Amino acid sequence: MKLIDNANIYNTQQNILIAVDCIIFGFTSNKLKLLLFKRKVEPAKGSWSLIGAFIKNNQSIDDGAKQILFETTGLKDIYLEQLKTYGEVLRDPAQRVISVTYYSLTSVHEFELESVEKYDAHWFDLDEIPDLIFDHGKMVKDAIEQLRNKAKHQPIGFNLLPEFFTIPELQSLYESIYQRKLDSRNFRKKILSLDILNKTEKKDKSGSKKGAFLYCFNKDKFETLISKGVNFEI
Amino acid sequence: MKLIDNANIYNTQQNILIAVDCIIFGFTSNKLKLLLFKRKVEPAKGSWSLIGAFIKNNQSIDDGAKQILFETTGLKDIYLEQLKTYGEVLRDPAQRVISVTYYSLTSVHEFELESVEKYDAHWFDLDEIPDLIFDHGKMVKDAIEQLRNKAKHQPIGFNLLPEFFTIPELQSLYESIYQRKLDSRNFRKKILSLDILNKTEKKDKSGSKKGAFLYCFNKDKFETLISKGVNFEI
DNA sequence: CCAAAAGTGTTTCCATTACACCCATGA
DNA sequence: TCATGGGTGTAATGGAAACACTTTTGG
Repeated sequence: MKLIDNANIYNTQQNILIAVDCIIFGFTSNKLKLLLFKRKVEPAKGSWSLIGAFIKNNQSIDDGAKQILFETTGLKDIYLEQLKTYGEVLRDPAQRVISVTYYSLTSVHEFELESVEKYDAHWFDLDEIPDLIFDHGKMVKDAIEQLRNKAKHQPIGFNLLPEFFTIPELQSLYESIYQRKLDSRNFRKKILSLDILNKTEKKDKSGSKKGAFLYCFNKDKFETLISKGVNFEI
Repeated sequence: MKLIDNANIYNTQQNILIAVDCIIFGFTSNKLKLLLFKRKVEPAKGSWSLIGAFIKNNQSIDDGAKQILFETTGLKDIYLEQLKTYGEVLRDPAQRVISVTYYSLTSVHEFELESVEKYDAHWFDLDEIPDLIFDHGKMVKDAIEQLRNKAKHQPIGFNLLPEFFTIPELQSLYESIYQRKLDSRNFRKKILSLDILNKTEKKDKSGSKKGAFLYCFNKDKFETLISKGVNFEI
């Protein structure tokens, strides 16, 4: 039995909790990874799970998602989008909980690959995702699908890569989202035709002996482009 | 003060209500309409609003949406899809309520145009939507956008039209979704190339003196098509 | 007989795809 | 010098868009 002292103007008998869960994709070493946590509470304590938390009474759901992302990765102001709300009655066996999911794409620097381990978290390759609690497996599946769809209408790579990046890097990002190889000539043609990249004179030689030119992203042109609506099918 | 007697295993202090709101589009007389209700409770009693209800403790959110749709229109088993969840802290000035929205497309028969008036509801033309309570206007805007996107990847018309319909009828449905005129030759070509329509020998003469052939929709071929993934850009 | 909507084909254009070789360089 | 990944152009294909006239028939 529990006392609740807030106003209940609508006078409902509703007793449902609401949580957010975040599906966080990270791009590193030319691979797409997923961030998972070892759950710290019963039921299913110790199992792999998405990052989640209950919404606070004075916090919007968007802010709840941002906060949990920040607390667990240190990342702010990144591409974070609502995915779907999961509301089956028995999805959480302990108690009725409705979960609003968000997904996010971020670049993962080398040190972040390790640093999350402190939180009992781990970056998994997409093809090595372990069994997840409740309906979290379904959430991940839906998020991947959504990500692919999204990629068709927005050049998502730009929220994801470091300030300077090479075309082959961008290509391998798209390849890991789509899970297939792309033709480098066609990819380059398409990307450059959007006219949202600025070429620099510098080269990144970490990927090859010849080195690849570094580009950066022209924010103004990019804004114009998405406001007009892009078609970005690759 | 209120006593809640359900288990609170997670021991949160959360006090947030959760509701569904439905954005119901109806197609009739070659126009797309939106179903709105006069709100019956304070605050904003008497204002126009979407159809909504609080989720019951033992009801999934999908079922909650289906139920409210059935109760207010008598329609079952129709295209009903989750749109987005709205969770700003102050979106409902009375109490913290998070709303999961669903949208739906249905054909509206003549008698239904009138019959909803009993419930203090009304079908509005899309360009005559009145001011709505809270963030419902935003919900409608988002739903229209989603509807257009959806129409590009699924032949949505089939959940919407009566069993027998003419090609010009189908075309005007798409025209009202996209809010622009389509070329009748190209439209017909595209629709028929999908090979999901069965032509009948009957004609509907309500739209013209010549009359247009009635088609019905081949359910088997349709299922095959969406399972393979359709591109339906018009 | 005529107004009003239904029905029909062809051409143009553009975007996507497929495809193969040279370049630069560190080891 | 050679292995490795970076960088480039062109031809073929297919789908979308543009476009105008004939047919039917109730009034």
